[in-house]
Amino acid sequence: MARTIGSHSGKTGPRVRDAAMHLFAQRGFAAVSMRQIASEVGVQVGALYNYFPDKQTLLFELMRDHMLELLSAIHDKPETTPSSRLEVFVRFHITFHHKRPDAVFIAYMELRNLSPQNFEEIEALRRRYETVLEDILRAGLEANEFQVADTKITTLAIIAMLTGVSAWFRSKGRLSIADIKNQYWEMVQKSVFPKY
Amino acid sequence: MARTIGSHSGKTGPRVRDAAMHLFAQRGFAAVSMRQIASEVGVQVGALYNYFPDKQTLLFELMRDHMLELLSAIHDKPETTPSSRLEVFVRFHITFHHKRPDAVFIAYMELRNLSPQNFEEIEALRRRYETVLEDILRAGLEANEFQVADTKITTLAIIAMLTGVSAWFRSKGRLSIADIKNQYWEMVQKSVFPKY
DNA sequence: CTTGGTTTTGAACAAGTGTTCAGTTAACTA
DNA sequence: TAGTTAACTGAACACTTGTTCAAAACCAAG
Repeated sequence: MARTIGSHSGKTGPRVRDAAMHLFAQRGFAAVSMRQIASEVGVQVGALYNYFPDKQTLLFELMRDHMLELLSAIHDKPETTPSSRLEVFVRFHITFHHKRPDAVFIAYMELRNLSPQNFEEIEALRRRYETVLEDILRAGLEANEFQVADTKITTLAIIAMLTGVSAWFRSKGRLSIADIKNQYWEMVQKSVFPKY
Repeated sequence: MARTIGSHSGKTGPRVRDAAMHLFAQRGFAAVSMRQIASEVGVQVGALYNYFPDKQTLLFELMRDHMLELLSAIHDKPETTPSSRLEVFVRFHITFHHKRPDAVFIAYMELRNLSPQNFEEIEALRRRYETVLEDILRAGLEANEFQVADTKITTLAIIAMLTGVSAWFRSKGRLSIADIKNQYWEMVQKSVFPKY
């Protein structure tokens, strides 16, 4: 037996994914050609097809892996108070997304470039993530800790607000990521807590 | 003198813009070809170039016109209370964006497909809009009506939250646009008001 | 009905697209 | 070192891309 399947030096695959992630985030899926990705990696176009069957699948895998990482990284603890669960969620979301600006951008911008099947799969993962937050809000509502008119809408509003951070936050700016987390947590907290 | 300049039937131009707006919003600027736009209008590709010099300019004009409409539609009244100014802003933003889902989508998604010059111009318009909200927040802060840690961040957080509505709201859904406005206003209100 | 302009066609341009594959190179095992 | 196979090249495929332009079609005023 010579080389075993998968004994592949294991370098090109990840480098292709990294390059694609970067380029897709920067210029958009449709605006990036396979040749541009190949040239970024330092390889010919044909070589890319050793790592995925087509461009569509490459995009899909990047998005799916990101969503799976996100879902496996969030650890909600239903035994703690809704308020502390919410705080953990808010801080986690900002931290996680801040570390992966490219993946976040792609996950939110390139949905329409997915084939219908792939779209469904990504959407399902996203709904699972939203459910984590909605469960917290529902628990807080039942415990009379929160006051929200509609948990579904509040879920979407909070996630939109938090995800918006990566649209403008740059580490070199006036505020640290810790400042951001504190301020967003305060806003979220006030927006779901009872008025009086 | 025969036909005077601009006496042009005046139909094709707007129809081209409408078709482009729709297609760009649906599939993305880079994924839409000039031929697809032309075919939507029922005309040959070459004819499009009577209405703009190139594809880039078409995108830019769509975005610029949208931003100018937005800016001319918002009427902040600095003589009223910060709280009522904020409420007007929130309700206005949701209404305006709800009526133009395609333009909103393009304005937020296609920034990276603008040439550097065009990008700067659109960004400047966007900053002008953000300033309207930030001025309100600052006024509320000075009047001790609001309690926010940082007006800049709060501005961005609120706009992200509000703009997020058009990402999921469909008129056929469970809630009316009026419900949405009420709920978002309540959330925004609570998030900027003093705790006690 | 002619005249003079605007608007549109239809074809062409060079460059770029995603994808395939026979053939070469290189790395590992025995 | 030899044998085996994974990894990569380089060229080709059939199409699509944005843009240009001479010629035709069209329209309205004189």
